[in-house]
Amino acid sequence: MAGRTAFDLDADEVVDAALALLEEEGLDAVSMRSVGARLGVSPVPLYSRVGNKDALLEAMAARLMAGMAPAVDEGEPWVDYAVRWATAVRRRFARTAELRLVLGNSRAPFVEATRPLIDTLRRAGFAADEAVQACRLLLWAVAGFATIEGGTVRDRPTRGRRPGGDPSGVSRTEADHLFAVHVRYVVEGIARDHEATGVDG
Amino acid sequence: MAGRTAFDLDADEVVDAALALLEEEGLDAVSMRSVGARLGVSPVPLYSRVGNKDALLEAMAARLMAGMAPAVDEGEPWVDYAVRWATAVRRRFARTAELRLVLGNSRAPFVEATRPLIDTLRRAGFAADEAVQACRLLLWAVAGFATIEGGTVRDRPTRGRRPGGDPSGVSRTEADHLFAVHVRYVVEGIARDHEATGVDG
DNA sequence: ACCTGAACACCGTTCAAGT
DNA sequence: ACCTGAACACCGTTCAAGT
Repeated sequence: MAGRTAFDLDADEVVDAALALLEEEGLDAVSMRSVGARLGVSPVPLYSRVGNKDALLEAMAARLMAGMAPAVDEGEPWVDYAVRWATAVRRRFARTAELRLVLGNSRAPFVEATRPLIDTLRRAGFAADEAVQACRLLLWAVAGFATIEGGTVRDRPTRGRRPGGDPSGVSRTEADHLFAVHVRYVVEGIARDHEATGVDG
Repeated sequence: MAGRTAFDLDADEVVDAALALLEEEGLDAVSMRSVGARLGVSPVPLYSRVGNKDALLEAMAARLMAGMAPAVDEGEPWVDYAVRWATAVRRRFARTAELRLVLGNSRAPFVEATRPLIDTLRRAGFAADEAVQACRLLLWAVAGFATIEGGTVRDRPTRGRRPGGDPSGVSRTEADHLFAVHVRYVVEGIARDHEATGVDG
């Protein structure tokens, strides 16, 4: 088991190492060299496993976002599930403060997370395109919020930014409140538009 | 006038050069070396003018966002102004596709843009904290939207991303529609909450 | 075949040396 | 005083050389 070399090594292990580095030392510490070093390998073999650095970042994002959507309760009203879904997505973002940087690369992981919400809306009587639009709205709202939030509540020093010096920064509880209101507005809007169109059935 | 050296050179000129580089070649082309070179100067003098690269990015963001808020019409209902304001903020973002990266650094420019909206809400009878919350909601909603939008509608190749290959990507007109609905939901939500509290007067 | 070390063309930042 | 060139400690990526 100590006989591990670069010859066995798959993409998952590379992503594991990169995520460990992200968690322990932040995104700046994730480089092809540092990931290789953590695996006891030169940077070169990583290219055959994950492509290049952009692709590695995408794979990290995909792993962090996998299974993001909460399970659907059977008789749960769609409004409740939508709020739970939005909250879960936001929380997954919050877990990794610097994810907003990872995020720049692909939104594919979000699409996967979207399916259970779409299904729930369809079961609630939304037309296909109506459900897609509602889901997109909520996804963009939450992802956007989380992205901004990630920038506002920064915990890594970045040299010379004194805490509380940014007047647009909000506290954790203010952000929580802002998020709750925001999601409520969007969900209520979706509900009202839905009622206005689907009076039959 | 050809006798320009590094000895006269102020922060504004540095920011000018950096923005020109941003517009012409993208954010990756903006480095302390490249900005210096465009000014015919070594990278060293830039440090006494703008601090460091983070500070330069902040200054660029501030310049791009300056005067972002549209002028207030006298008798205009606050709802109309709020929508105009949101639209203007979004447009300012869209102008610089990679601004979302510049954005990571400071939200101070947004705070400045916020004032006319706050004033309009106050004149419409919003309490101080109510106006601040409404404004924050709209700001976060729009900034978040624009950030995601900037990542989705990418025009720079980034090696190996085929156009239309990202299923979460939406077309320009879809994004426009999404934005309009999103802003409407938030503004309507603000209006309803306001009516619910401020029945007197 | 698939690794490693060295190399290329870059970074941000600092420092000794010049004028 | 304030510049420049060189340096330091990094990048992502590629390539010749080794096994």
